[in-house]
Amino acid sequence: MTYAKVIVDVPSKETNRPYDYVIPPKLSGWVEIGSRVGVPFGPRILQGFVVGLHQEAEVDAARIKPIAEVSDSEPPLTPELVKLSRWMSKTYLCHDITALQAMIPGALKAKYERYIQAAEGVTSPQSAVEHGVFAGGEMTGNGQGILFESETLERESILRYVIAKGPVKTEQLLLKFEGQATLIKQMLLSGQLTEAQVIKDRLSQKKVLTVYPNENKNEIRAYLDKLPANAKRQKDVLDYLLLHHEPVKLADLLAELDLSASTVKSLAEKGMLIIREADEFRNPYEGRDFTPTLPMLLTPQQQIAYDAIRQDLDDRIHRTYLLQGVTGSGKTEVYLQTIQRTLDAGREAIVLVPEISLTPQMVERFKGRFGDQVAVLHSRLSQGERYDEWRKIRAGQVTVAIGARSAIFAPFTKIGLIIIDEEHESSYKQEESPKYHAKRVAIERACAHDAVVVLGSATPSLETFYQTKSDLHGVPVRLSGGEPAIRLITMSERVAGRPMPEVKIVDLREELKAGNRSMFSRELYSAIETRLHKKEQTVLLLNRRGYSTFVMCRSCGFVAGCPHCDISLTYHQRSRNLRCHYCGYAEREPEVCPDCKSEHIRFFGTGTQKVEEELGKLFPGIRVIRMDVDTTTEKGSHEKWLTQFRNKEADVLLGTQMVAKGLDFPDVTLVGVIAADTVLNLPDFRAGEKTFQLLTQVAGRAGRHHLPGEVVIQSYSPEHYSIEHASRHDYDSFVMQELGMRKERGYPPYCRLILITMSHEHIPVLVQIGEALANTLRERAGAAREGEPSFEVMGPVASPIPRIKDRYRFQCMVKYREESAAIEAVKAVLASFESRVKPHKIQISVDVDPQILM
DNA sequence: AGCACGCCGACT
DNA sequence: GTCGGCGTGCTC
Repeated sequence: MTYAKVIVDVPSKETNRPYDYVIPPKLSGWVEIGSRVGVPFGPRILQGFVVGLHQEAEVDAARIKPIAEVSDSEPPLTPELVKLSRWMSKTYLCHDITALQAMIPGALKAKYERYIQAAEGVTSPQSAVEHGVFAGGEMTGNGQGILFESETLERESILRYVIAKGPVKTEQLLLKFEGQATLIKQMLLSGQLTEAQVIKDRLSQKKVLTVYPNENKNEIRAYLDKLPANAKRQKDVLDYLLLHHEPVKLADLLAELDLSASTVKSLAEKGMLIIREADEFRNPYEGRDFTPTLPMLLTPQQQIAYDAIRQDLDDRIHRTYLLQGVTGSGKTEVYLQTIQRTLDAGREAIVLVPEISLTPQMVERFKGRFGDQVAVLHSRLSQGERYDEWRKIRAGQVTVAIGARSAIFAPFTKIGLIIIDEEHESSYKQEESPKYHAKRVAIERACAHDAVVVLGSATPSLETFYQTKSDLHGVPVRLSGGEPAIRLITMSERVAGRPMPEVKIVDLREELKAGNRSMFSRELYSAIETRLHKKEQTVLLLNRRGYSTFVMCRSCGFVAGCPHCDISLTYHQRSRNLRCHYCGYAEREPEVCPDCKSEHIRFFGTGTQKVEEELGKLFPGIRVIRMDVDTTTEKGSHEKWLTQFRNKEADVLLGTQMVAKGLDFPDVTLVGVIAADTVLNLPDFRAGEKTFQLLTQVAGRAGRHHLPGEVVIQSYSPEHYSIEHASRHDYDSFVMQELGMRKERGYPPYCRLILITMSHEHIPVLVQIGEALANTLRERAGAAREGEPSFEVMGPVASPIPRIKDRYRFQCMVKYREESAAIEAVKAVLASFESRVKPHKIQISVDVDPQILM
């Protein structure tokens, strides 16, 4: 007998283990490691993943139930990914099911639906009596005649409804007969009604009604000519079809022309069009031509990088590289050619890019080189589109996957190369469970495939840079010795020897002293003016973080805050209301200060809108494209704005972080940073690093082509080392200084962190549990190794955001070194606290290697 | 996470 | 005397 070990879709501690199931004969051959299955679990059927096949079961054979169904013809996960999920749940302390589900597209996440229908043979209330199942009222011993009567009526009406409607979703039935839940339960118990449960994929293979115009345009024209003058609606439709002459969704057509379906139907009868169900249109890049690009001749530095990586690819050994290349040094071409080498050897490649820089330009370059060998995965795709791209990978129809963080789980089986571009980006860390870092996952996967990992960046994260050394500031990087974990390849020259742009730092304090209260310094003002004259373009960066649009009263200093979270509300111009980013609370924009009734309440935080306004005042007629969350939520809007800017339909591209990454416009010769220190003031030990990275990235947008570039950085703290080093494009000096600071203060990369956050409605409960938890951890730390503790525990302290959704938040920080048993200790201690935590409904979340310390 | 089983207060 | 409150405990 073969048994399957199944992880079921219940993310809780008690069920976080495999359950044994029998594989029934009819499913033999369909159940593999990685299969998605439906299994009976207690009273219901749940989705689960097969993580093992065994000849023997661990429990009494009598208790073991059979697998009910197999969801896919081919398992969505490979054995390698199943194994990886175990590693993830151990490394990041999450449930196995959470790790498994992170690896499949959202479309495959289970949706459970329950349906109620009348018992078999029951076709009317009378027949229910005949079937002898209508005795419930008397059986309960309810002697009250009147109540019995009304209950009978209710039963009849429910039964009639269910019989008429066929299977009804349980929740719908309960909604329809509100307050009759008990009765319905009784009817289920007595057998008049039966309930069935099904597992559905979140994605319904959606068929949509689609209008196909008559192929022959002339027939349409002929009909149009004969149309009576009062048939305006029909005329609208036909005009539309003549103009577009391609299939269109019926719903879209109706909305577009504001008409009812009957008009279209009558045209269908006349043979002018056909309405039928079609698979929803789902190739996001369908019909787009990608200009094929040929490999370019490599510069000497590119060649060195290529040769090193190629050697390991050919030898099929796992290694991790840090490809540190200044902006414009041509990292992408190295990626492309090493990928080519990988494909030539019959292996596959994964390319990760930050979501924000997964621009059409980027996709074009890969599609241009590798054509339909490329699958693209990013959040702008609909769930269905993403599922389709994912299926191409699983089916082996493509060999290159390019995408954001989760693309690291691309279900390839012969991975040769994994590239992580802009490896320093914090978006590679998932902030929800499983709180994995794509970089670590990449290295783990690469080990399993003997694949090469290439981390690319102009401004590598300190953690990565640190690992390219054997020791730094007198501290050995690896306690176990040996060569550095990551090999460093540097590309210090820009392609074609273009110089780095000149960077000027403007001290905004001096501007204020000189009487300039505008947000543009004189320097930046005249630089923009010059560009307008020369018809060159400008990119302006406004760092939104720390600059967000809160509301403050200038009379009394009142700041509008969320009543449920300790955070200020953000002003949204579009809806003219104030919203909380953490809990979604919204209120109307105040006209007077709620506190002192003053009218001097205003929206602070010069958002991009404010900058745009001021630009318009300073330079009448200036054409500005503004890119921020407000203007880029719509699908494809991102692309639209960039195309407009490329076509020189605007003089200035103004935006948040998203304008800093990866864009490449030939006529941009000026980059301005409105305020460089907004990030610096955040309570985050990485603030300096983030600032340096952002400034370096955005400076790299200027002068990438024949025209020389100029960068103006405005700041209130221009002497800060991260700003100074950035202005000189001097990563090495920055990194050494920053590392010195980290070592002194005991921060990564000299240690690693685990952030434990506890939340509860009442502070005293939190203080108590927090202290107890920290102390228990400290005891274990001391006990683990004699002399020096194996890890340190800080806190508990209130979290930087002390309250979210009416729950207070406290946190502890664990500092440890690679080889310590800190994670196991945290896991064990949390398990031992379970009995103290659960009854009080205290929530505890663990973040291993946190990127944000909130 | 559900859902059932199981022991104490407002009703007929 | 019952209905039903939600406190433990289990799910192959």
